[in-house]
Amino acid sequence: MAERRVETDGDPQVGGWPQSELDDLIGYNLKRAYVITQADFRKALTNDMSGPRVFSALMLVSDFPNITQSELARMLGIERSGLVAIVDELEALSYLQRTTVPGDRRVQALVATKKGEAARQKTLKLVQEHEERLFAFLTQDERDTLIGLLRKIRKFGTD
Amino acid sequence: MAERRVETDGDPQVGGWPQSELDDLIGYNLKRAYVITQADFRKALTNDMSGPRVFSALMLVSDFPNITQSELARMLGIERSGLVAIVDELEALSYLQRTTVPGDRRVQALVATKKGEAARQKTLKLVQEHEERLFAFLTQDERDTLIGLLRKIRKFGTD
DNA sequence: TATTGTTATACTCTATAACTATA
DNA sequence: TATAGTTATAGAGTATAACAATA
Repeated sequence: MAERRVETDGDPQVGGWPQSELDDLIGYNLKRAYVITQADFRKALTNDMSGPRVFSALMLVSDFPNITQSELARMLGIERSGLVAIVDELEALSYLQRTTVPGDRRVQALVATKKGEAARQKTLKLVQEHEERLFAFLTQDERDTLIGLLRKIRKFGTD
Repeated sequence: MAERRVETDGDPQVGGWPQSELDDLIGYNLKRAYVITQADFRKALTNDMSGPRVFSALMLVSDFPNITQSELARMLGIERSGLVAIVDELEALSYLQRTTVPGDRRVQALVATKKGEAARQKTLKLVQEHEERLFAFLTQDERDTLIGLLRKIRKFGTD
């Protein structure tokens, strides 16, 4: 059996890592943490929404009324084409409406319905409880630090 | 600790965030940072390997000679079934060999070839340079902190 | 010409279930 | 019965390219 233990000395790290130089790469650790969080998140979404990205879209439509699909796609960091199915789903759930904009008939401004706003609040609470439970082992300071660093990657990492 | 502070009404965060309560969720920030890193990573992999996970598998096979596919899958956090294509690819590249184990003919122990070891070293260097470039805006302290927090999620987040 | 929303298409990553050959 | 590797399949999530309507 393969068992090798790399000595971690007085290294302020967790759980006997690193076992491999892989464990010293930000990208690898980012992916592993993302996969875990994402899987747990999905279980927390007992709602009618199919996945996290639908929730994210609803949040932004609610926070930015009359946002266009192009703007929303840019904010979410995805392509316009990928957004269509998401908006379709939210519209089918009656959580938002595509509305025409006077002056530019190409644009479809998105507006959350009352039902959508209610779902947003309920789901956000669900998600916040999910994070509270999943990240219970992190102090508030650690969470703030983590979020700050991840935001930095979002801000500076996009060329 | 040496964090650059952009004051947005007392909030020690970066870049005018949060714009939405979405920006205060760890899961969302994790995903956004992951997508950015992953896309850049993929561009850095000018190698013959098809993607990041193939690289990760090669790293672990190299670090843990004679590891079984089940053990490797567990270390990577994926299912055994998903590993087959990865090992197939590495074997087709002559980067590793499936070897039989005396005593248990079900098991296929994985061993990296010399060619595989060379590819490992070359690609690891490529990836490290990629991270150095992509995360140039993070201090070494910040990177260590980030990796430590992400490892904690990997350790404690898997129930 | 450029942009918005859209469709079609393909690719990556992952999971589940069932099979086979061993144990 | 249980385990290791495998196959088949499906489902998210994403990107690229092309199109129609409109600017």
